[in-house]
Amino acid sequence: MSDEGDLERRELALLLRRLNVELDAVTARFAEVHGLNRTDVRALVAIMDAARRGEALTAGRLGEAVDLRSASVTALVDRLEKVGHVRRVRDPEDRRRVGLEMSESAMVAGAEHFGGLARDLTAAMDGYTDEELAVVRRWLEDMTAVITRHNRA
Amino acid sequence: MSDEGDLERRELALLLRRLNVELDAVTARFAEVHGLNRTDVRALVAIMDAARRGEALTAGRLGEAVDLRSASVTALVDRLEKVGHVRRVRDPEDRRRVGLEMSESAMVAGAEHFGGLARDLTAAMDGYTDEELAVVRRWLEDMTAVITRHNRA
DNA sequence: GTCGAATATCTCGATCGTCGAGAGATTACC
DNA sequence: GGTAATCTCTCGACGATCGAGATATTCGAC
Repeated sequence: MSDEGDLERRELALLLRRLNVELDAVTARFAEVHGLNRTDVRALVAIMDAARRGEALTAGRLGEAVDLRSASVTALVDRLEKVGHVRRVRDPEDRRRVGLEMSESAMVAGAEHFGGLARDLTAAMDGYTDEELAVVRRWLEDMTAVITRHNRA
Repeated sequence: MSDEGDLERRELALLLRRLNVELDAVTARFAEVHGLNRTDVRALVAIMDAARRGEALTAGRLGEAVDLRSASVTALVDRLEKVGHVRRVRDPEDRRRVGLEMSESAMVAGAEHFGGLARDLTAAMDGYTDEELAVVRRWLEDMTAVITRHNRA
C-alpha cells in the first residue's frame, strides 16, 4: 500500500468522525427546538422506532434501550408525559407493565425533523450509481463491524 | 431511479445511523473504563486535538469546543485536574488566561483507545482500491454537507 | 386455591453536572 | 491613570440520574 493511500485512509477516518459530530448535532438541534434534553430525544426515537416495528415499548424496555435505571425511566416518562409527547397505557394483559404511546404531535414533529433529513440524504445519493452505492454499503458495514468489535473487546 | 435503488438509499441512511450509535459507544466505553463522564471525554479529545495542532487550549476555548459556560468549564477542569489528566498553566503573556496541558498518562490512554480504533479502521480499508475509496470519500463529504445544512437551516 | 418468589414500576433521598449572576484579577484603550 | 473589556472562578440553585426500598401484579410449586 502506498503512503498516499494510507494518508487517504486516515482522512476517511477523520471524515467519518466529523460526520459523527454533525449527526450528534442533529439530535442536539431537535432537543433544543423542542425544549428537551438528549435523553428525552433518544427515548422518543426509541419509542418511534418500536412503533414503526409495530411494538409498543414498555417502561422497562425503554430503560434498556436508552440505558437508564427504573427510577430514571419513571422520571423520564414523567417529563415526556407532562409535555404531552407520550401517554402511559397500562397493559391489560399484565397490569404491572406500562405501555408507552407517542402522541400524534410528537410523531409529526419527529417525522418532520428526522424524516426530512432522511429524505435529503437519500436525495443526495441520486448522483451515485448502484455500483458506487454498493461500495459505500460494503465500506459502512466494514467500518461498523470494526467499531462494534472495538466496543465489545 | 428504480424503487430498489431508493430502498437501497434508505438502507444506507439507516446503516449510517447505526454506525453513529456505535461511534457514540466508543466514547461511552472510554468514559466508563476511565471513570469519566461524556463531557469529560469530549473535553480530553478537544485538548488532544488542539495539542496535535500544536495549540494549548485555554479554559475559554475549551468551553466553546464542548459548548459549556465558564462555570461548568471550571468544574470540568477541576475534575480532570483532580484525577491528574490535565494541568492548569497560567499564561505568562496574558495572566488572565489558563492554559490546559494533558498529562502524559492521559495522552497514552487516549492514543491507546482512539488511536487503536483508527488503526483498525484504516487497516480495514486495505481491501479497497483507490477508486473505491474515492467514491466513499465523495459520499461521506456529500452526506456531511447535507447534515450540516440541515443543522444550520 | 394459597403462599412465596419473581417481575414491573414507582417513591424517596442523595449525588453530580450544569447554569446564571456576579466577584476578582488582568489587560487594552483613550 | 482611569475605565471598559476580557478571562476565570465562586456561589447558590436546578435538574437528571441513581441506589435502596416500597407497592402492585403475575407466576409457579404444592
